[in-house]
Amino acid sequence: MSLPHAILTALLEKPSSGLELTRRFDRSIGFFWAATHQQIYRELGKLEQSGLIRAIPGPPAQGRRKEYEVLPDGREELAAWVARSDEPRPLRDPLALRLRAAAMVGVGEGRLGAEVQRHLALHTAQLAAYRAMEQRQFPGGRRESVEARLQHLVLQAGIEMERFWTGWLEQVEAVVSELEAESS
Amino acid sequence: MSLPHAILTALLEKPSSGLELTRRFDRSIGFFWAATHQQIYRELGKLEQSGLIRAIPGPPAQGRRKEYEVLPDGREELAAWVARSDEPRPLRDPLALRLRAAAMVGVGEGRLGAEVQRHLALHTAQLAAYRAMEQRQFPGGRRESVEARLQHLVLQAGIEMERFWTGWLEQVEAVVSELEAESS
DNA sequence: CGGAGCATGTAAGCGGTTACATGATTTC
DNA sequence: GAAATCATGTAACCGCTTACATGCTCCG
Repeated sequence: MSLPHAILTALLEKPSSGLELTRRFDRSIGFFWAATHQQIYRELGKLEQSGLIRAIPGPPAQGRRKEYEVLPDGREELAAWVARSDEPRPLRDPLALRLRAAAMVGVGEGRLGAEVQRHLALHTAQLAAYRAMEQRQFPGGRRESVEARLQHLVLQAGIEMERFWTGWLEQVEAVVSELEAESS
Repeated sequence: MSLPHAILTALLEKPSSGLELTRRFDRSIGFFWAATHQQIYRELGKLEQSGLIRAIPGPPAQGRRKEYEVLPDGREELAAWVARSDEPRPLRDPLALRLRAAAMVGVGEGRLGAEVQRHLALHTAQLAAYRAMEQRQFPGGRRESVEARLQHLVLQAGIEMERFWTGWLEQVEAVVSELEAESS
């Protein structure tokens, strides 16, 4: 039940239309809870029906865009959710699984090595993107507000997570390419 | 579509009954692809029907346990899967979401701090468990076989992942407890 | 005015979770 | 022989993914 709360958070940060939300999910919140536009529209409908958000009546709409904002009940629900407790979600990583499978059936003709390199490139790019975001949003030096410090922590999670991936994938790459050389 | 392949891998490592598989998932493979016994029994049924595994006829069963083993087609399917390509799964972490939400609605009366500490304890315990496994399964010094090196890499992923979590959660704990002190 | 793309949806299907069911074996 | 627990399932639900649908606006 995290998606509705992710949306409430995003709407508190800035009232938005469905499409805007989708874009912002792709750019920031989605790094920790991805969502497609279909999910978002559906969830916006539910949240509106429950009286947690509402469509801003204001200007009769440019095009057909509906802007939503959080109602007091929504803010309350979100505060209650923050205080709740959850088990950490079990990790799910097919690539690690592939390595274990490869231990049983062999690394297949360079395909696995290529896949590892592809993932390494993806995570390297993501790491660079996060670091750029950090430079832009949290230029060091001056004291950060409470909100900024919390948001910075979340971004740091992204950075350190990607550092973990790139570091590990480099190790994997070394071992796999060595094994591929042996088996040829 | 990773669960069937996780099961094939586990069965190649050692033919097992449904319950045994469930236990082994809890202990090792499940760290990278969790599964409940319901999923496993269902999937075993499908795999048997597709002719990728079979119930070992052997001893008419102690109790009612059915042991499964991988058939040649199953091994082939797994090898093909290893060579396949997959996008990395998007991360989903409610705790990071909670921090961002807290930036909007405030850290609530120590509840969030307690949750952070609870997660820190869980990840610390998991880290210790992985390290113990590493000591036991990969005692340094002697040269490792191909299979062992790959399996070691997977375990190292677990270790480094938990190191990431504990490191990050310690940072979070420091910030959150400071904020809670301020707001009281 | 016709085509590109913007913006908001609907529908079907699938994997995973939770709750319940059933028989067989072991333990007291 | 009753209770616990082992072992294998079935059923319902729910969130997420994928594919498709619809109307509107902007631009050449």
